[in-house]
Amino acid sequence: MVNITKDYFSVRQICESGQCFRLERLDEAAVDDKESNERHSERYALTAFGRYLEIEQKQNEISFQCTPEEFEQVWEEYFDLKEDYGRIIGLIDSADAYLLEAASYGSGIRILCQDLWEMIISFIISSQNNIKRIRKCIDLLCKKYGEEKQTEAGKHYYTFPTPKALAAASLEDLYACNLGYRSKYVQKTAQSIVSGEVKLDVIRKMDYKAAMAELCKLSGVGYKVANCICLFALHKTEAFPVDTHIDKVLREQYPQGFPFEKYRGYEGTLQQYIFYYDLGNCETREARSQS
DNA sequence: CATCAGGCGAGAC
DNA sequence: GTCTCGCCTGAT
Repeated sequence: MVNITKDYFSVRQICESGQCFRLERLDEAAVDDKESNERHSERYALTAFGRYLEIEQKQNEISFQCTPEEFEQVWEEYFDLKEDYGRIIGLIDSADAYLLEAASYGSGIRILCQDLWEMIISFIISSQNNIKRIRKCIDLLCKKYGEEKQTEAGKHYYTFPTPKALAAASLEDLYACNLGYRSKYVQKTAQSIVSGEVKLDVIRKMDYKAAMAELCKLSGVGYKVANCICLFALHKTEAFPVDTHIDKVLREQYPQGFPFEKYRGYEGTLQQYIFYYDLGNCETREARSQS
């Protein structure tokens, strides 16, 4: 068990921000109970890099259920704990009310350092899809093609499938995982990696521009998906993925163009604040229209 | 019934 | 190079 105190860190916001599809809330019911919220803590489970980690957070106190060695070697980097997000938020133009509000709303978000292969497949699946179904697809893929493991506490979990496992999958079986027309992209991409046509280790050493070009060689990976992979796996924080949400916000809030030149190297971090804020606004609208 | 969800690939021009 | 269209599937 590792306990830390950290500001600008919210597991809930990281979970909801849709950059990681294998981080899930364990105590959904308790969180919804507003009466017990005064001293409540939230519990989450994460599967990444072949490991399973449970996390508990109460305000700015977070406990990771792992050894100090594992925390230092794996999770500290994974959650980007050495970066000062307060400083990044401080860079925002004080005249930009929208961006300030978005950053304030999602101030606990961090740009995770996730596995390259997992992000490639995850974001191929994300295209023209919603977060709930993306999670379901990935869950099915892991159960069907991942390796079953269990923790010392006896908790069973599935690792993310290897390129080899997915390259060998039939289109029929991939459709059964609810991937739809993305099935052929996943199969082709897995085959490109297994054949060595595109090399993950080489991409890891590339700069942003070169990595983008290489990733775009993969089937199902276009400019938007490649940017997501650069941001969430390669930690290229200059990557600025433009999806339907971001496109809408840029048109509505920045008709003269987003001031990228003010935020060199932090474009992707700001993109996440904007995305998460707009996602939240959409959900609020839906909730209102239902009542 | 149509439209949309963190787009992409293929084909037309 | 830019534009258009079709695409699995579930939710609204």
